[in-house]
Amino acid sequence: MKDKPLPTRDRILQAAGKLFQQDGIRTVSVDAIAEKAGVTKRTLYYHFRSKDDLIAAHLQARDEPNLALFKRWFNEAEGDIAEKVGGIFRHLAHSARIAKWKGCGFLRTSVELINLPGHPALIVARAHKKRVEDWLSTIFMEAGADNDAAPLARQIMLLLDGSFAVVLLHRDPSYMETAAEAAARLISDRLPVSGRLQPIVASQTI
Amino acid sequence: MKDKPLPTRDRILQAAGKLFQQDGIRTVSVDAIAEKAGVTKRTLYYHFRSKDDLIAAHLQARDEPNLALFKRWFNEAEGDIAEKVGGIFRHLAHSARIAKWKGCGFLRTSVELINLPGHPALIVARAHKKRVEDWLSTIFMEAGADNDAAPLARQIMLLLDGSFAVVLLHRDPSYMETAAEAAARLISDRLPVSGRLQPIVASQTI
DNA sequence: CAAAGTATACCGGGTAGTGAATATACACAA
DNA sequence: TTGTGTATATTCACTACCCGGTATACTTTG
Repeated sequence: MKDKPLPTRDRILQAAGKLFQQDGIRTVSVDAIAEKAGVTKRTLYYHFRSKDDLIAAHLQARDEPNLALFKRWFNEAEGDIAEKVGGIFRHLAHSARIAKWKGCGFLRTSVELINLPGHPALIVARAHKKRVEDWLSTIFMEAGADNDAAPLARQIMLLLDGSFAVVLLHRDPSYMETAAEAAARLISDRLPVSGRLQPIVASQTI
Repeated sequence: MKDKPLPTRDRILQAAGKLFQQDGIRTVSVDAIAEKAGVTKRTLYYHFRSKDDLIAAHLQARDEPNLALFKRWFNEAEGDIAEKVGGIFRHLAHSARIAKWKGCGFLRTSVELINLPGHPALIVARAHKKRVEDWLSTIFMEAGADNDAAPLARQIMLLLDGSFAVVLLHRDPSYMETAAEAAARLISDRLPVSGRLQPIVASQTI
């Protein structure tokens, strides 16, 4: 589409993103990232202080778009809240069916950096997951779950991240539909009136 | 206790186990394992064809004891099936509260070897998780869940592996109690008579 | 000119894996 | 009992390579 020449820093981030997603963090060398970005290693180190910095910056760059995607999937799905949350799982299952899918980069980071407890990328990853959880919690709260909203959001997160882990291992996206079903049960158990969302815009179907 | 001199191969396996668990697979060098086992690297390569072989052997060695632990935690817990499954999560939470806890080695392997789809260790890891799932499925089946047994077992696995992933990231074991509560809801939703386990031996109720 | 950005070439250290020789244990013959 | 052959088990020293990071000098651009 638009081949806007994209600033060097962003080209590096983009190259790093593709490689990290595909092959993991530790196996991807700085040299490989620099080459993929069409830049020498020295240039990369001009824009990022270290590989660790680059990793954190990479996750930071993924934070917002990732959350936005979840919101879109939720909003575009039809039905009550249980079904709208199910929409997230269904879209995830769809993604997982393409060969290149490699699970959740934020969770994977916590595994790859397991021996570096204070790593800056871990802080970014935790913040991201918390944002998603808080967003879910808000939704349940607005739907009248009251005191159940927070624990319910946590349970959905467990199913969500569980899906990432299990599907990454077994390479069987149908687990995500199983997760969607579990989420639906947990949600409709605790939401009043089967939790149909109040019309936000104008014409929400009644 | 008993300082039986333990065959070399097992000493290597044990050393590898500790290091892999603590620091991950990729970051631990063969040299480090050999040193920890009190053995030269060359003798390590006498007992294992490659590091990849060693990884697979390590997971294989953990398969049986790990499952046995789950079974013990389940059996020792009091109450109906929901509570007995909850016992697994509670024991897990207890483990996770000690500093050295590092999540599930089987799941972590699938992350660390993400760019080696055919790696033998992945096959071992998948088989292990399947064994756990099948064991749960059998339990639910015997409790009368019928057609719901298999999907229910998968949902418990999602919560279980989700717990591993989430707690590893956030370092907050209370998620495991949230998972236990979700599991209890999903189970008692689908088990008849609140799912108290029938005596297995003679008197199976018809 | 000065600052930002890029290129070449390099360093010290760590990696998985190997070659060749040696040590140990045990079977069997004298 | 002693000597010898053989398979198992172990060691030391080594290769060939890859990694994150850097010193220095050059080029572009306001």
